[in-house]
Amino acid sequence: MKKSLADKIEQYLKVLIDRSENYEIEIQRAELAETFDCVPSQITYVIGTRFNEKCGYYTESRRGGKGFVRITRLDDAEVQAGISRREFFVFLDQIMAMELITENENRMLKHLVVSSFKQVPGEIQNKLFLAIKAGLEDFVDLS
Amino acid sequence: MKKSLADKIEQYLKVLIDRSENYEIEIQRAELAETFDCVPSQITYVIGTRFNEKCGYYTESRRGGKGFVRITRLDDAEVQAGISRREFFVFLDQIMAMELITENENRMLKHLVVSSFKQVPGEIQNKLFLAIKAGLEDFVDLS
DNA sequence: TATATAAGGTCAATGAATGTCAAAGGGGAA
DNA sequence: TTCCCCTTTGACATTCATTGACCTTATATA
Repeated sequence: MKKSLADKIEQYLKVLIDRSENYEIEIQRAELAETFDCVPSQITYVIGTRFNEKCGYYTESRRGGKGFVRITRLDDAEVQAGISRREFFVFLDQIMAMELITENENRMLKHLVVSSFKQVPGEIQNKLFLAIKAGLEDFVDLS
Repeated sequence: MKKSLADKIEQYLKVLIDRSENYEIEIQRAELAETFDCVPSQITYVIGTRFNEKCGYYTESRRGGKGFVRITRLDDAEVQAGISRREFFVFLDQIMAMELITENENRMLKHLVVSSFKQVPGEIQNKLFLAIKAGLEDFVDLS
């Protein structure tokens, strides 16, 4: 794969995180931009597309003097713990209230989840709830 | 039989895959089109007809600068999972034709299945397909 | 406290790739 | 010959990356 600049910056940051103590690094946006000879907003772009929560990262930042960007990789527990059935149902009700899905779709999904998940090991269930939630968010975006 | 251009491109790509490390190659659509002196969408056509999941291949791609198309030859287990999924999709299309679910519900379920099931071990996927199918039959009965 | 300086954030424009779709072309079987 | 199905083509759509002008916020200093 021909690596784009964004790919290279991504890789660079991931190496830094791997080598870090707590899977957490702090960078200076402008300085990193200098290193890669690009505009600072390029760094923002990489962080926004490759290090967002969906990708299993959490970021904080501060502006002004002594500013920084901190990137934290969520550990497996945080990423994979997922959400409970109750939380998932609440989510369904919410997006129904927002008219992103119909009442029938809401009922259908609940029914499927209840009737099908008995066959799935417990630890995978919550992961699936989370994945389905993400998939739904995706789907209603597209619609 | 006379070989069409599509056949030649297919053969060319399969040689590349055979020679590759992990049965996986990456190409640039426009570049390959140039090589064969054809329009880029011809490449898309070859990939769509000769390197789809039914044929035992999986493809990914990225648009924009430094974009690419990646073709992976699936192993037997992956092919099996793909078959059960296709059967499930056919089932969805059938009950949509019977107007038991809407077109939107059909699309939604397919989307959820592809986006969520990556996280689930192969053996469980088949069970889930059957369970969801049963759950759906149940649900449309109630409605 | 007021002002200057030093960060990071936002957004829209542009360019570079792939995707989609419908129409036209061509070859083989009946 | 005719018809059907697979190919081939091209116009247009969508997505991703890159850049730069301008905005917001925090700190340092007079």
